[in-house]
Amino acid sequence: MRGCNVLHPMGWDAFGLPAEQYAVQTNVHPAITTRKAIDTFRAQLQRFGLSYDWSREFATIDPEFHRWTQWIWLRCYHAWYDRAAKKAKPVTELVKSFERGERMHGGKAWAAMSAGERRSAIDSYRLAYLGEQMVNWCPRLGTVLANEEVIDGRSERGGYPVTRVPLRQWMFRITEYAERLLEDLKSIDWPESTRAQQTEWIGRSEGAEIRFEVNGCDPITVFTTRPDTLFGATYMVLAPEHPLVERAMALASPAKAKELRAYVAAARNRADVDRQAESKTKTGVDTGLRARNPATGADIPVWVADYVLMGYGTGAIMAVPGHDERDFEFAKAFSLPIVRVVMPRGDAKGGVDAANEPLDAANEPLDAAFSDDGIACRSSGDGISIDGLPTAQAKARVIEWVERRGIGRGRINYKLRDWLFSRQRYWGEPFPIVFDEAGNHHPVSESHLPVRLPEVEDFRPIESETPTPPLGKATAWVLTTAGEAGVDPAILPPSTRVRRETNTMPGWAGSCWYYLRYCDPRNEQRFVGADAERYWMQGGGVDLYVGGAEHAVLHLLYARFWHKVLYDLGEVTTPEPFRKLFHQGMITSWAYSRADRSLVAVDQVEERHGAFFEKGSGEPVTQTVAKMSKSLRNVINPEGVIAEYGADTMRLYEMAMGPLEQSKPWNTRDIAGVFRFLQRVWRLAIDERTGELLLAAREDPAIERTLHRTIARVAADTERLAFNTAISAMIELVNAATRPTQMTDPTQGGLTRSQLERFTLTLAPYAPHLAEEVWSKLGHARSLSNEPWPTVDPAQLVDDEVEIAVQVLGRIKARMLVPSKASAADIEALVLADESVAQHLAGKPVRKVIVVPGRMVNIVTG
RNA sequence: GCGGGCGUGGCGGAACGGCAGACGCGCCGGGCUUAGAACCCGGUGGGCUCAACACCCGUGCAGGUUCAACUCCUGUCGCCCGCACCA
Repeated sequence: MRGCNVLHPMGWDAFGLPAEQYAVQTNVHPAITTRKAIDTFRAQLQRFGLSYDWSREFATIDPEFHRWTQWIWLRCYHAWYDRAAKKAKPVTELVKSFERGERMHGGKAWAAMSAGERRSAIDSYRLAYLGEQMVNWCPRLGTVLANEEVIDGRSERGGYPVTRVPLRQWMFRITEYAERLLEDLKSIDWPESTRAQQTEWIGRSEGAEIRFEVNGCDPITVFTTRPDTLFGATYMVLAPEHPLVERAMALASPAKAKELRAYVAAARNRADVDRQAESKTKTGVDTGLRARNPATGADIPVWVADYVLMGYGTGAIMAVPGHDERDFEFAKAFSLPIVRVVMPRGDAKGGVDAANEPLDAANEPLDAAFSDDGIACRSSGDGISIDGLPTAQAKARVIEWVERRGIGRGRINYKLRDWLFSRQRYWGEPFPIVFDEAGNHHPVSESHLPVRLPEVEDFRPIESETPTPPLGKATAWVLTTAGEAGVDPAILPPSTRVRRETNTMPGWAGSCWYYLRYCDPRNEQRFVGADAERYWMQGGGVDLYVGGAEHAVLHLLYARFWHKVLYDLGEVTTPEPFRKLFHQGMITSWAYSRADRSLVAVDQVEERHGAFFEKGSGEPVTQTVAKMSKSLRNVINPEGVIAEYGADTMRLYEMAMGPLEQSKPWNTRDIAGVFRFLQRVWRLAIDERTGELLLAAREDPAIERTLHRTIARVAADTERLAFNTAISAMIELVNAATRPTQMTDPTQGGLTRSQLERFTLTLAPYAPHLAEEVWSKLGHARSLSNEPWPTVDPAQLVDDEVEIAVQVLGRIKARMLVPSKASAADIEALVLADESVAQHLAGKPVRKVIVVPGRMVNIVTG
């Protein structure tokens, strides 16, 4: 209607855990349950009349779709991140740079490497790589999970405990993109909260890496954001999983080794949930190792404690109890020395004595860690002094010093970890990869995609304490030959016996790029045609993406990452997938809460004299808002509403409830309001007795003006997604134009043909079914969706006269009609000449008159 | 603890720094009806008042900026969401 070509598709993200769990529960194959669920859901959606382009529909489980999901994964497998160029490139270029001698691996030149060494050199660069590391293992779900899928030590889905186990898994090198994922957040029109969540998740922090020498052992490298406190590092801490802990056990006395072993085992066996629950009490064991503080030269103890996490930084810290709360607590608990090396700014009168003679205050014991910025003190040593320097400068100076000494460097660290992409589940995209008998992986060639899931009877997860993919049971599929699997004969002879990868991709895979497929869903040559991609994605990606806020660090981060890889490889033309993101609010429902804030199901509550009581106990309860849930029995079924009131009422009610982004409680009672409005629209247009059109004989100029205003308001409000106020505007118009029921001459009042046509077009995006019906009654054979949006005459938006408020000292004292074109000076003269205004001035002198033309006048008296 | 957001009638909610409460629900009164439903008309923030006029108070609370503050600033309380021993 506004001349834009709109892509409004719908499809189904159908691989993944929820679908598989349902299948396991019902013991029906997920291929069947998902197809059935899709059919049900599609039928439901179609009843809303949402104008989806169903010709573009697909599901992520379609082989024609997941073929390209696998293809994109292969592109990542064949790509590496060139840090110098800050972009992904094909592995072939990496090989060339090795061959040219521009690059070494493990200190070895390409020419000097064996085939195996070359292979592992390249593998260590791939964007999709097989990584051996500690992963989140969820026994209840029977699979490992990505960091983003673990919340407070429990699985995001289901809330089951998660433990850490070492495992070899397919990973994505998303960490290489940390800086760009962070930086480009600034360029997109996304909700502040979501950008903040991604920023926090990426977790950039600036600091330094510093190496500490250790007696009889490899040095320990730590990451710190406060290199300026190096002189205050009085001990060190290793994470229980740190490799040096093993070494410490070997060096320690048998008793000490036993103690260490017990501590490490206890830390490992505790699920992350417990580790957090007991978080505030610090535990740890002295390893017996002694490190040297490179700044002070002092020997300091090395402890192992679970408050240091292996997954962040280097898994080891220099502890500065004077200036870090956690280290302070630990030092207190184990009586380790605490020294002050930073003074609060205000205390350092005239600066701290540079000659290693701190002010008296610097010697006073700290009763709490001082972790703010301040002025360095007691920080002079071998070739460095930062005494008297403010924190920022002190940091820079220390970094300079460690770099000069060759014991460290400035470093930026991120919380973001590489993305674990393997799942030990049946219902996911198979990886297009096989292993030869030596355990080396080889890609399936692109021409042999898709790799289809084998049809199995038994898709149930294998009960096990260790991750075991159920696909392993499909031995006929797993054990095959290179030729059968589709490995390029140039890589492996076709008769080579190979084993297929039995892990599958997580549910996020398909949703990482589905929006691109919508541009060109039937393309058999490419994942998306270049022209279609350019046409629809121009302007910085998907123009408007409406979706829930719960995907902030999952889908929305993963999709950005895939998109950036595709962008680097020249497959798409925009650096970001979604230009504008909008989170719709949740529709909540009423529930009731007891005095202790526990919730009561709606059917357990009765109303008496406007107050609510719990049935049975008779205890008073208060009405509250809660998520819809089966247990509270407050779930609203849209089908029922549509059956009773129709789809237009349903749509209109949801839009009229309030701002789109807000969560709002469903109030069945309120549906009557929009239903009445639609009935009034119908009666305004149609004589209910005859079913004939009902048109006004003459155009009422006031109604005409209101109509222009309504069209303008609806257009503007729709544009800014303020559907609730657009509907209000239409209600106002219809109320103004409605004839009283008892009016004998139906040609009085109402709208003329032209007016009714324009109003019908205005209503159409909101109540399409009703609007189409009225449109056809108006004698049009074709759908109004092809009609242009009605035009607005700007002249009709202004009245000849407007009522303005007259204030005296900010309080409204009178209202006056003035010509709308009157200038500020004219209005001032008119107002001051008015008798009733003069009364309110009560003879006081006028000091100042503020005129806001068309709105109000404020008279300030002396 | 840190980050993001939100507090307006009985309820959902309107309001470029410029007439607080649009619109809807509910409620009250009236019309139509034997009666009810539906429909139509009018009223509806609180106080004061028999009532009207007038006046006063009102956007979580306390201050501030401004001729003017729901809107901007500072502090504070409450609620929701996210993160959380990240060195």
